Amino acid sequence: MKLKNSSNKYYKIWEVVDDIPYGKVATYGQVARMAGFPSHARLAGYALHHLPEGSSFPWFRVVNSQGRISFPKNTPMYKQQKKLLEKEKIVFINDRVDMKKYQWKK
DNA sequence: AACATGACAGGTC
DNA sequence: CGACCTGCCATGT
Repeated sequence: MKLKNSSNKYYKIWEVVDDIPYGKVATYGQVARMAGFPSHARLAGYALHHLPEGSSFPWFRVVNSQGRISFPKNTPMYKQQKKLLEKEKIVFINDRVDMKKYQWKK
């Protein structure tokens, strides 16, 4: 992965993601805004896709604006993320989490 | 440089 | 609720 000059840009995003507390979730757009890149939700998604190796970031606490997991249903990643979230007492209803209840507010 | 793609979001119809 | 469309931006070919 390219983390030489772009690492700075992604760093803020990873930093924000790392701040999401247990049992809470944040949206890609929210993470981007908090990192200082308003309306750059895609960048957040891209940054997560290219996480540093061996990183133990709570990437699974990031879902899309609809409270849905941004992976096609029934893919390994989808299941893994859902499992990790449920382990934090987050409840899924129709493959979606209640953002009113679980969205992280800072 | 041009074009396509992607772990997005907000709006319209 | 779904099907599009538009704005965004980094990457890869």
